[in-house]
Amino acid sequence: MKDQSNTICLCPLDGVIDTIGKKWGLLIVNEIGNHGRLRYNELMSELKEISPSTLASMLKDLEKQELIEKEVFREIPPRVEYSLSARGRELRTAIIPLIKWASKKGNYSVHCSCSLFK
Amino acid sequence: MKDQSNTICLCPLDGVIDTIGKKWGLLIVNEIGNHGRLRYNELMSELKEISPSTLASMLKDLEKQELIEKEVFREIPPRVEYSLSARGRELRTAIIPLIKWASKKGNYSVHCSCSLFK
DNA sequence: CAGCATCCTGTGCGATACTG
DNA sequence: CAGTATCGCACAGGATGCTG
Repeated sequence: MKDQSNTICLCPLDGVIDTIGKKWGLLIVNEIGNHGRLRYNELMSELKEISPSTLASMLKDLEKQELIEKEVFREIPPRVEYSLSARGRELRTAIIPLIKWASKKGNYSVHCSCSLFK
Repeated sequence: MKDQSNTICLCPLDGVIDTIGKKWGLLIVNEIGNHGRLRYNELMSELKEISPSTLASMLKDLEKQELIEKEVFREIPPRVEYSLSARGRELRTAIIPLIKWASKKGNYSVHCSCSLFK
């Protein structure tokens, strides 16, 4: 027990912060996690207000970060399904403390009915 | 045990995400937390590469979010000290899982010697 | 010392139209 | 269906100089 718990280093976040800190980063990861497996247009519907170009570039980012996995079915019409990688699933659980912390500020259970607030 | 742990809602992050998702948000909160109490120019030195205008606006943001507290000593030359609020301290612990998760990707202990990697 | 005022640049992100 | 191409805006954030 030397200096531990006094000092926290954020350098591990380098790189990932550029992805998960973006407006849609965590939203997409979480949405895929909630459904297990989602197609492009399903994401477009779930994440209302996102533009196709934004979604496409985010999906590329997340795939490069190895947070999601992309499976292409060579069919007509084409089908592409996205799912979380093991690492993506870990991320999803790693942010739960953060969400719980955030939910303590306002009373979000009022307009949010997810299981965290029961 | 109904739908819990299947669905995660990110809406609590609304608002805070705009602050902590910014490039310097968590960095500043964490730096103040590491030192307990810091002055403006001390932050300028610790956070190398940050510009005065950016730091100033971030500090205002964080103060408005009630994550940090500002204490002004009416002296000459003026002295201003920043410290974490209770909520800010909670945030700092809430992101530890996230950092641990991130540190599993690359081997950051190589160029980072903080206590998390011992 | 602790900022604020100003200018400037990069880019995240949206809107729309088009393609394999 | 699953994207790409193009345009455009808003804003984060850097650089510099000035002030109480």
